[in-house]
Amino acid sequence: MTDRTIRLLLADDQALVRGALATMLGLESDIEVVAEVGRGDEVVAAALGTNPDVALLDVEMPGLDGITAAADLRERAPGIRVLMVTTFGRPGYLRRAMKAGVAGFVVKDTPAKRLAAIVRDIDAGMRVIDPELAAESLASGDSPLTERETDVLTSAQSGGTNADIARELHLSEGTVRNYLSSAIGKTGARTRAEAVRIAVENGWL
Amino acid sequence: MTDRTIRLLLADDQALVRGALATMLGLESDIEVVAEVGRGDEVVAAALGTNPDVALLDVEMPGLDGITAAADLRERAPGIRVLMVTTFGRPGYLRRAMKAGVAGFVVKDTPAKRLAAIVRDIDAGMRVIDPELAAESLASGDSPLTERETDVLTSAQSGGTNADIARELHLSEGTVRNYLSSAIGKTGARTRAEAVRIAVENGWL
DNA sequence: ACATCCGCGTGACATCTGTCACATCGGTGC
DNA sequence: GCACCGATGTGACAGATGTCACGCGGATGT
Repeated sequence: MTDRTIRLLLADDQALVRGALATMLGLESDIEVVAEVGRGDEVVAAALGTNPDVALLDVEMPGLDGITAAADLRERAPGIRVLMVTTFGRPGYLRRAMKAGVAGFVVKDTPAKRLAAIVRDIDAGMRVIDPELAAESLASGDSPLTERETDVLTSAQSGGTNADIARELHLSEGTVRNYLSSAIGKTGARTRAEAVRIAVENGWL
Repeated sequence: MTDRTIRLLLADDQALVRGALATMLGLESDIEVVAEVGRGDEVVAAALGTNPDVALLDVEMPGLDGITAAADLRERAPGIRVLMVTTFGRPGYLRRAMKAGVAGFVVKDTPAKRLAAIVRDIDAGMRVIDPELAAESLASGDSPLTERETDVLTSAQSGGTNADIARELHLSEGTVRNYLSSAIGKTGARTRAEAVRIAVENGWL
């Protein structure tokens, strides 16, 4: 602990943000950015190749979302401690990230000055969870939707008709109507579009 | 141009990103970050108070969007050159930003290393436009929607019924149906939800 | 064993949505 | 002045959507 360097892996799809974070954290004498990736599906390979202590992962990434990447990391390289960073403070994200075994979860509203300290805390074995989001997550509870309801809502996001959704999921149109109806009921919405919005805002999709 | 310092104003709602950008750009010997704000409606006041040469504005901000802030800036402090930076490369954003008189427009996928050079170019009087986005913008053309159609689609985003939209905009339900129908036609969509998605993706809302 | 839940389906019904034709009124362009 | 367009409205109609009741089979829990 005295003067070991923390090896850090950075994953964020926005090159500008990734580079700026790398530069900023690289200024800290006890942090070394050993890998930078822009896609979720590059995280595991980069981690295995560079052996970081901490992985800072964005949730929204092409290829593979950060939460799934975190779960993969836990399996393939369990020693690496994961800090999730996200633009959107959605309760469901936090919940799923915790299930994936992450050590920390903060939103991008966090003051930049504090990030290095958080990385150190994570490295030291602490858990760092955004308190506001934690409260929201407790309040909103887990997703009430079944797997199929989730599938149907996800497919409904693009704005297609029941027939489109049925085709995409290989279901009958009536079944799609039933799942949508129950999803609308569970979300307290009045239309499918509202149900989709609510589910997205809660991070259930 | 020999060794003048470029005074820079930074506006981005995500504190982490804003701080990281400030740190990174502040490392450049010829750039000085003189103001940092997290809301669009704080841009003009900060600019008037700190007299920057270049303003780096995010499009998505609470209070006031970056494009409108840029237009305000043009009016109140026409000497300041504006560089828009955005997460979402939407053709309509670029188009509207150009109308607002910005000097540059880049997406957050831009390599971080290049940002300082872009800021210098902007300060030197050049225009810097993301070429890919420029092509898309030319291809997709201006919004085909009338003002009212835009209003109705915007209101439809939240997933309410025709009655909800009618109430919100003080229109009859039939009129809402007519506008939606024509918006659906113009966007080439088959449902209102699809029309909303297409309009959002093009930056028409 | 029995209840419960989920996945999947059908059929019926009321309501909502999307389209079309048509009408009025106020601008704008030529 | 006249044509055109956008904002607004009405009425009618076909098709989509949302709800409900009900069915079946499989998994899970007590």
